[in-house]
Amino acid sequence: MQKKVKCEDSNECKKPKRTKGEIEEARQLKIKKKEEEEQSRWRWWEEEKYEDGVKWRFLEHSGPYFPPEYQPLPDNVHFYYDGKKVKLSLAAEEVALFFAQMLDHEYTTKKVFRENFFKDWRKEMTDAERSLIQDLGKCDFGEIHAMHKAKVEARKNMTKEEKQALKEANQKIVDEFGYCLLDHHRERIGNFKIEPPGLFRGRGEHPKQGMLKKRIQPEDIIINCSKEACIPVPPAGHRWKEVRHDNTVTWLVSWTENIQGSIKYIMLNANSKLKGEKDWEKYEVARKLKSCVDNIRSQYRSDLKSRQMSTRQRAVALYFIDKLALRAGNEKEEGETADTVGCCSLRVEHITLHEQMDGKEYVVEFDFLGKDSIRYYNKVPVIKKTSMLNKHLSSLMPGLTAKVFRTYNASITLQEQLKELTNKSDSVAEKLLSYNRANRAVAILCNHQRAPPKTFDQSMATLQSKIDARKEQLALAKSGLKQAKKEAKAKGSSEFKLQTLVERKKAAVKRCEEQLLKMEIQATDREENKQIALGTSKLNYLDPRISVAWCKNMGLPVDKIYNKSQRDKFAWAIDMTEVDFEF
DNA sequence: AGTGCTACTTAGCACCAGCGGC
DNA sequence: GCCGCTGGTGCTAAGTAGCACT
Repeated sequence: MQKKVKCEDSNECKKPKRTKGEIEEARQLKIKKKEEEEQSRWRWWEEEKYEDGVKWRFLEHSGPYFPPEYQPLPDNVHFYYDGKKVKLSLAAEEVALFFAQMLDHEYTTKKVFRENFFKDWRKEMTDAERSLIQDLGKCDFGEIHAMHKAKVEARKNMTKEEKQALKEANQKIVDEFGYCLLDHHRERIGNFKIEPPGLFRGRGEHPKQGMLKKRIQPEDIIINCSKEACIPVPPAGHRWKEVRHDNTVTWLVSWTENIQGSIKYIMLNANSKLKGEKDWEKYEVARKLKSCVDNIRSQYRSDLKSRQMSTRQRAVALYFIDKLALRAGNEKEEGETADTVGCCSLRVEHITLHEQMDGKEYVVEFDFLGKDSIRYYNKVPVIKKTSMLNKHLSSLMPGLTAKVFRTYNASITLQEQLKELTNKSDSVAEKLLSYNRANRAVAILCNHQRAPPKTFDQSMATLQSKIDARKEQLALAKSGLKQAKKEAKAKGSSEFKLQTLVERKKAAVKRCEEQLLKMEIQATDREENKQIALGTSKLNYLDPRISVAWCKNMGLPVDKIYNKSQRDKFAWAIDMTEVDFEF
């Protein structure tokens, strides 16, 4: 059996999967599809903006997609209480399954999680069940758990055909529910599926972990669309909670979740006009800050010495927000969420002051949990109230709030770092390493962390062994070249065959060196990125025009730094940015 | 000025399709 | 042709901030 690679080289392949013509055809089709996509793309950034507050003029959609109904346990799967078989009511059984599914997770060993779960589970039980089942410790979910594991396994072992059928079914759902019509343009919806019921998993030490997240019914759903539009049809036998026609908001569907009582929304995809325009606007505000940031900085420096305590506090907060890119830190209701803080909600215990530390004077040591319970730890040498702070900021510049500083400092850092780190003469791999390093500087500033990938050590080791192998190969190639040169010299340079051999060997050495360099760069990049997440800043804080301009300057295609969905999201920037763009 | 509500952005993680290497 | 790995995607929690109301 010949290898596929060879197939493409020769036409004498015995069983070619696709002929050259077919391959070419497929390629053409791909190009055509891309062109069509480009053709049909709504170039909203070239259009006039709507009057203030108006988000759309026409909106039509199919409503939300509901998760499947609960399927009762088969007769051979049982739940046991205190060693005795118990047939649960449908409602209680469904919640039991939620817990059983998570049994491998350490969540289910936590006291808070178990207590919350048990309390909410009992609410779903019949009176008889409730009086019987009093102790979670006596519950045996073993068979249910095993059934769940078997199901997961079976799904993994599906045949190609089954997988294909599933994929097609999913595609059908996307086709029906995944798009809406907004002002004559078909737009992709971001999250058109209603969140399925289950047990709430907060982040960090969340006081509500384990509570039952209830199944959402059509009767809980508010639909938002045009008066003139076809109103989405609720599932048979059901009705919507409300249908409204509010074009000052961007959501299509909303409901209230039962854990925090907050509202959830169905909104458009990041590549839509509504999201893109807002994103663009965000970076424009941040750019404006550039022109007045010097003034603002000198003002808060002098405010540090103000006689008014509140002014001094404001100055300190602003200093942290600017210098450390801290989040604003809104007030939160105590006991409702994990105990996390931002700039204005920092408490005394989060800060230690040192007159001297690590050879530096006047060091502030920060140690607190921020958004998503991610630890912020930093030591900074230095020279409460959010709404007040934002009011002050907006008086300094229209549109200025605390979070604009994060956007501003992130974007300006990227721009400066790119300028500092990259040269036009660098290789592609080197340029990309520099780009990632610039991106990394921003991620560190913004404290965007990730858990080191589970397979990190292992995958580094494999990469290292590949590098070692390549090194050996290079040594071999080099000695081969030397040998060839020697022979060529001995036989005289007139020998044409030997000359080409030398050239060939030279090329092999060069290729080898390039590949080695590329892998070494990759290893460096990966190592430096072990605990850093680049995606968040790339997607939310870095003005894409900086990156697009940089690519143009460096002669790199944008798809080296942006994948498909990122290119979609930033289509406006890719289209409008010139080489000389300055943030 | 404080508060609650609403709307929207930002965030990390689980999962899996698809790709390259063998 | 298979298998392991990883980048991309989906999911949904957790933030920010404006506004209406008191």
